[in-house]
Amino acid sequence: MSDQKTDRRIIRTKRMIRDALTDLMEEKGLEGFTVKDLTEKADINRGTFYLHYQDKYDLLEKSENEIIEEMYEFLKEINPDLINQSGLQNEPLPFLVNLFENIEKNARFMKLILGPKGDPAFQVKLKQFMKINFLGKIMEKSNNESLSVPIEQLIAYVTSAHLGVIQQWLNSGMQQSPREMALTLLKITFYGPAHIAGIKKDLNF
Amino acid sequence: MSDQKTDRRIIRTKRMIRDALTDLMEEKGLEGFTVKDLTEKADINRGTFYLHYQDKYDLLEKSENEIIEEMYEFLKEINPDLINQSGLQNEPLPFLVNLFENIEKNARFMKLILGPKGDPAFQVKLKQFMKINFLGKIMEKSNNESLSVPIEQLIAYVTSAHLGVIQQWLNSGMQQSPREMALTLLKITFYGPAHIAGIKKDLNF
DNA sequence: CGTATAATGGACATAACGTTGATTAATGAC
DNA sequence: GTCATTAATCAACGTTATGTCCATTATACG
Repeated sequence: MSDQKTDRRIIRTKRMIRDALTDLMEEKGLEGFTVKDLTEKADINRGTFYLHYQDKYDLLEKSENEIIEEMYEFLKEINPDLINQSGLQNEPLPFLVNLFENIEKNARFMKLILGPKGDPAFQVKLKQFMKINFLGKIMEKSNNESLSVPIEQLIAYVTSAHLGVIQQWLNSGMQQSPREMALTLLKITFYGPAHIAGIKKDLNF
Repeated sequence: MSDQKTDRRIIRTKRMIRDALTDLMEEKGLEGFTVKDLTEKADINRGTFYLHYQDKYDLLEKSENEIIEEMYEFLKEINPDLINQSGLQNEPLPFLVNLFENIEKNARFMKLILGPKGDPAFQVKLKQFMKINFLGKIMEKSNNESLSVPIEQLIAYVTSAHLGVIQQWLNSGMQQSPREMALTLLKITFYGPAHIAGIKKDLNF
């Protein structure tokens, strides 16, 4: 007997459901449609949906997790050192380029899910992903003397900043290449936003 | 006859509904409860709810907008210069302190609505608020020569970073005072995340 | 006190939900 | 190509939530 994961009927059904999900999220946002709408758009029986997912939110979460998983596999492929935590913490560029390439691959869905009608939980997942896989490691290898800010706050600052730029990129039509975006983020993070903006004024702390 | 906005019955009903909203969002998240749950918790008739709000999302949006409005009024009070766009762009500190004080005032609701089960649209509103009222102005007064990054990306970076630190602050029990938080954000933004983390390495762009 | 109106209680039709069982159709293994 | 397996369909079910309605009661305000 065939594996559940390779049965063409299942693959096809799931693909149609997810395509319909993207369409409907684009049209009306996550709360704007019902399971019935979804199965009609996907052109499958409503009961079939419940054969694979518990509800709308279960579908969404599984779709999200697959994307994160996909990103992780892709990252591991390019950077096998990732498992053994050595090296490469010094070289965030390839990580960032990979990240943007992955996002670009799923651009339509990513834009929706990271948008104002998307899923805030996915933002958390994506920040967590960046933290674990590179941003956290980079920020943590600090000379503790100079670190006058709690590490968790610093990480929150950087991961959220990155997420925000990703969102801005998606919403403005992805004009720049993944590499350009990665370089931009590195520049701001290393030189500092104020310096990039050309603000010289000293702060009177 | 009395004004609709000052009738004690209306005030009371709305207050009970919003208290119940906070409770239920805390317990089950926005999608985890129904209007019936809400009105039972608020101890009012279900029909009464529809006298004031169209549905759950209408309630949420109106609650959000009132908070933003409240913040704006508070900011204007402290900084009347805000209307005429002069001065004070150089002094972001009081703006940030005010912001954190306002968030602290509505801490319970803010934590929920900015959390993983909250409303992503509110994040957009809050970033917009920061952009319009101070962060945008600060970032825009750049010497254009040194600005090698599109201004919109820079603003996205900074506003999102600020939002992320606010979220982290709310989720870790608000250990620091509004003033401490404001200073932390200024430090990171002006010196740069990498510098704060003590990373010296030059980038090979 | 008297008027205005907010809130209640009950009912209604409509729609979505999640599940079930019998049936049909497609798949993969041999 | 046959056959056993199982995915998908179809129709139906009870349950629950939705949004609206109206007659009635209770409260607020002048």
